[in-house]
Amino acid sequence: MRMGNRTNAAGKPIRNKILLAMTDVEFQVIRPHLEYVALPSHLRLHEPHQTFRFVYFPNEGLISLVVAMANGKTVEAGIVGSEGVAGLPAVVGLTRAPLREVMQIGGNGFRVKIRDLKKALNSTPDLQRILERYTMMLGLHVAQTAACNRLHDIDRRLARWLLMAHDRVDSGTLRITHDFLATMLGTDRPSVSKAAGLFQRRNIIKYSRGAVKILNRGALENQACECYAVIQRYALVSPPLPDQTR
Amino acid sequence: MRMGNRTNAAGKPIRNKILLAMTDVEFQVIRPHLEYVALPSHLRLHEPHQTFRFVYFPNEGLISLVVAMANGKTVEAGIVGSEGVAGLPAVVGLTRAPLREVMQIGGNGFRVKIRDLKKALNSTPDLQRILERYTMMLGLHVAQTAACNRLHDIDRRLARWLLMAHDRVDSGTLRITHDFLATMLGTDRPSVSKAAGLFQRRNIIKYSRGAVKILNRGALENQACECYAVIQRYALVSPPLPDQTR
DNA sequence: CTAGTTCTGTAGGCTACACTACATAGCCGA
DNA sequence: TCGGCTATGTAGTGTAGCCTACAGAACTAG
Repeated sequence: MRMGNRTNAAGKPIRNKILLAMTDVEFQVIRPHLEYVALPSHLRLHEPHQTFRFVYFPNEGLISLVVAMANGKTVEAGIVGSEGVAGLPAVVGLTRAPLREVMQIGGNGFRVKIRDLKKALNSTPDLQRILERYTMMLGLHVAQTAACNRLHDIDRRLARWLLMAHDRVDSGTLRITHDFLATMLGTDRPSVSKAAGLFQRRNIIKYSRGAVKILNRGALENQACECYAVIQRYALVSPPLPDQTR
Repeated sequence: MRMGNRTNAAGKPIRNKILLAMTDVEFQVIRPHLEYVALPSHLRLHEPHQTFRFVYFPNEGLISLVVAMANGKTVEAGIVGSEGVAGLPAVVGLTRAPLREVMQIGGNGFRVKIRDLKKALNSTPDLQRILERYTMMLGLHVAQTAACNRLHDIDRRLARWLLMAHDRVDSGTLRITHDFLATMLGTDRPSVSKAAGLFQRRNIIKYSRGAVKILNRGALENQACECYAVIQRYALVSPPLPDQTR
C-alpha cells in the first residue's frame, strides 16, 4: 500500500502527506536524502533574500510564510502544514525569495538538501507533478489571503486563522501568543487581544499565556470569513496524485 | 535566433515573452495551437469557480487576477502582462480557481485549448520548466501583494499599481478609470480620486475620463512602497529560460 | 520569596478611510 | 442642440483599528 508505515533511513516515521502520496518506487529515490529534524516553535527555516539551503517536509507543526516590510510590520501570506512543503521556490531554481518561513507551531519533519532534491527529481516525474500542483494550490491560497488581508476585519481573520491552524495540528490546543497572532494577521497585539477576548467571552475559545484552546469549532466557523471555506476547497484538494491524461 | 520574428500559423506576430523564450524545436510543437485573439478592455478570460477552457499568452495589454468576495468587494491579487500567462492552474490539472481573470488594459494575444497545451507539454520539457518557474514567480508576486494590501496605504498602493502597469504596456498613457482602480486596490472610488488628485496636483500624473498619463516616473517611484521594487526583483527575473543543472 | 520577564487587559487619542450623497463636467448619440 | 450616460470632485459622517501607555497577572530563575 502506498499509505503504509513509511520511515526514513533512520527509522523515523513519516506523516508528511506529500511523501506519503508518492509511489513506492519514487519514494525509494528520495528516502536516503530525508534527514529528520526537530522543528521547534519560532525556528526560522528561511530568511528573506537569503539563499535557500533545504526543502522541508513537515510531519507536524505549522510553518508560516511571512512578508516583513522595511518598517518592521509583518503579515502572513500563507501557511504550510503536513500537507505541504517549505522552500518551494528552490525547487524550480529560484535561489532566493522575499519570504520568511518560520515555525509558528512547533513540530518535526524532514529536510532535503536542495541539490539532492533537484537531482532526485530527474528520476521522479510523478513527484514533479505533485510539487507543481502543490505550488499552484499554495498560490491560490496566497491569493485568497491577499484579498482577505485587505477586505475582512480582524475578528473574521482571527477566526479564519485559528481554524486553519486547527486543521493542521492534531491537538485542540494551539501554542501561540497574541503577539505572534498579531504578526500573522498584520495588526498590533492589542487588536488581537480585543478580538480574542470577544471570542473567549462567548465561550468559543479559551486561552492563557500562549495556549489557545478551541471550545466551539462550529461557532468559530460562523465567525470566520468565507476565505476559510475557499482555501479549504482549493488548497486542500486531497491528495495531489499524479494524474492520468497528461 | 530564438528571439527572431516569430508568428503563429496565421502570421500574427508574437510578442509574448514566454513564447519568445522557447526553443525553436519546442515552439514548433506549440505553434499550430496558437489562436490569435483580440483582448479588449474588461474582457473576462475566466470567472471564479468556473472550468478553465483556455490558457492565454498575452502580446499586449494587462490581465488582472482579481478575488471577488461574497459582499461584492474585490481586490487584485496579481497582474499578468506579456511576460506571463493566464489560466495557469489549468496547466497543472486544476479545473477551477477562485480567481477572476480580466483584461484591465486592452490588448491582444494567443490562446490555446487546455487539452492541446497539456498534450504538447509532454514533448516540451523546457516549456514545462519555464511554466513551473513562472508559476513560482507569480506566487511570490501574489505573496508580496498580500502583504502590501494589508500594510500600505492607498497613496503608495496606487503609485505601485501605476508603475507596474506602466512597465507592462508600451504607451505612457494607461486607459483606466478611477472606478476600476478602486476594484484593483480593494477600496472605493472616492478614495482613488483623492489619491489620484493628489498626484495630479503634484504634476506626477495627469488624467481625464479613463486615461492616466504618467508625467514624472521618478516621482511616482518615490511615492510607491517598497513592494514595487520587490516584485520587480523577484517576479520579473528576466527571461525564465530552462536551466542547466537539474 | 523575590525580582524580573512575559503575556494579557484596557483605555484614550488619533488617523485613515469606508460610506453616502450630491454636484459638475466631458462625451456621445438622437 | 439636447438629453443621457459616464467619469470625476468633494464633503460630511461614522468607525475600525493603530499607537501609546500603563497595569495586572502568570510564570521563571535565583
